[in-house]
Amino acid sequence: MLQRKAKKQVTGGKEAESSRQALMDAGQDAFAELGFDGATVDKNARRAKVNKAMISYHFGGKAGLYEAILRRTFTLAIDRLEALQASPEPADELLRRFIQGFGDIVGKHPTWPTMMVREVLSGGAHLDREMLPNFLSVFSLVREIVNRGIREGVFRPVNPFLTHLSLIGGMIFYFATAPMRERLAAEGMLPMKMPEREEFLSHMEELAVRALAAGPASARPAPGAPTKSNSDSPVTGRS
Amino acid sequence: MLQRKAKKQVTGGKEAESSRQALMDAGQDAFAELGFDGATVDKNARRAKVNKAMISYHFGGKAGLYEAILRRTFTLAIDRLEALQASPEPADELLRRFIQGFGDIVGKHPTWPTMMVREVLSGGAHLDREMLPNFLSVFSLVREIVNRGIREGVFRPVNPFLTHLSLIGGMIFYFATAPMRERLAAEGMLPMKMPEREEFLSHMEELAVRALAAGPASARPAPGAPTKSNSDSPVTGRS
DNA sequence: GTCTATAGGCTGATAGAC
DNA sequence: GTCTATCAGCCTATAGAC
Repeated sequence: MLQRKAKKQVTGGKEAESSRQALMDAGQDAFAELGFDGATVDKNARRAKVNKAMISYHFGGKAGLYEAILRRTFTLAIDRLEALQASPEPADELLRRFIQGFGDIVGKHPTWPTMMVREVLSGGAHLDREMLPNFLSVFSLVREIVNRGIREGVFRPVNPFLTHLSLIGGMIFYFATAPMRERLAAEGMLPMKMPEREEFLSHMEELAVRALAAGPASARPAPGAPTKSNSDSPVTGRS
Repeated sequence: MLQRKAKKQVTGGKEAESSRQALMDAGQDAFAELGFDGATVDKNARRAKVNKAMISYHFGGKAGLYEAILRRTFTLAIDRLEALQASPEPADELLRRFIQGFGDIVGKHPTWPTMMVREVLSGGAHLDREMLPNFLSVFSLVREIVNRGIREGVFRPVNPFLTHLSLIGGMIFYFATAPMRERLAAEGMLPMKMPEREEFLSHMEELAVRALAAGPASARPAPGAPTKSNSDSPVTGRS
């Protein structure tokens, strides 16, 4: 297992940063920005203002540091979001809360989505079988909410898994592409104002709830009307 | 250590383009799977069954190969999608066609979305100023369609840029995460059947058109009703 | 155009002093 | 726990034979 945390307490996040913490904070940014292979232990240690030998000492190497960062972030997300599952609110309100909660986490850890995306793109190359359930539990929450909404009659009978993918995808993509938008804006190639995080989250809420709302179809129904592909509701995932 | 390889089937260097082409095909997969830093020229050349010195010869180095692949893909996407812009169809139909067209491209080049996402995550580190306009033209198409839909009254007055982000994000994310889903399915951790590409595209069509449809709000309007953030329509992009 | 051999740089890891 | 010095391996690129 991993070595237990040093005696430094990690409460609210003031100073008193152990070198362990500093390495994880710097590593989170570095891995997000450059990927596992692109980030080097040397620059990473320098960014954390810690000797690079400390990476092997504390984490057993570069891979261990990476894994520790992943683990920390999962814990955070699970703590923040999993309470929703037991909430008695109607499903559409839950969905709004999920989106806002997701935004909260990102507000505190802006590089989290990027790191997650990179991990997913590689097929979870750095996620061992022990950590996979954590990964799934965060990302299956949307499915559960959607399923509940369908049962409650608040949502139309969409495919929960596809809904999960498109919603999570839209959000993660938005946050993970912030560096690109900033570059484009800096080069004067994005003539519109950049949206604030809050604005995006509100937009996403509206988009999601409207897209899922039960009731008549849109103003102009699909010409080819693909009415056969929305029938996955019995599958609730793990339950 | 060296196993002697049977002489290349190439009959006297007639296929000047073939090694070039093979390197690009292999490189597209390798860069998508492992990223620019993770993919090595050596393995890449081996995958393409071409001598690795050919990479420098044809492309001037690893970075040149990468850039050539990006350029090729942009060309492809522009050819396939930009015709939509001049089409007289109503906006919601255009949006459906965009989604299907996007799916077509991915069907032919499955690793394209992954490579794009990686590029975007790095802030476009490998996109020089010459290639940025290509990048933007592909991705601004959604904005144009949304703007048109708003003018036509088919769509409600959403923020086109945010819509663009969430739609493109949802799609790219879906395709780029295929490796991850395959791994999870292989480990038996995804109890539901994996959706087919066609099914996802239909889902996305419905989601998008419904979410944007003009008309009354959803069954349960938002408690906090964020009715102030939808006002970006005048900005049409570059024109 | 293709291939071999090699140069030269950078990376991650660690032994051992403090 | 921290730091310096060092090493072995891998990586990209290229000179030069064919």
